[in-house]
Amino acid sequence: MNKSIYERIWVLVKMIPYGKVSTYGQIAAIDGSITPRQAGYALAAIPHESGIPWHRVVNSQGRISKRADGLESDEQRLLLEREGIKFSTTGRLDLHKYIWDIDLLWDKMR
DNA sequence: AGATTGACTGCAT
DNA sequence: CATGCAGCCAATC
Repeated sequence: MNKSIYERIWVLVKMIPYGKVSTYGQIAAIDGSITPRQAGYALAAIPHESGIPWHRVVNSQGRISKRADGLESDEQRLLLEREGIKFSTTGRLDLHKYIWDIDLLWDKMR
């Protein structure tokens, strides 16, 4: 059984530092061989008790993506706020401020 | 093997 | 700002 895309994603997500966030697109871009959809798909398979900071991954708009029933997304917001990340009244966070800039690679790409 | 689904993104309307 | 649509591709049925 070779390394699944899940494991590759999980390794990357675990590297996101405390108080920072990443996006599905960024994860996909770093990996280089998957698309944002695969990133989201891989994250969906992460067990809560796996120790992986899945809550530090949001979508490209700085918003928390809704899960199947939209209930658990509130939990993600609380976890992020607990790390000092502020949300606007519209429920968005400042990506430019909190994005996990890997050697500023992301800024260059944008 | 073909169709459907999804924690997405970017561009158009 | 909200919707819609195409592209994306592994997983699932």
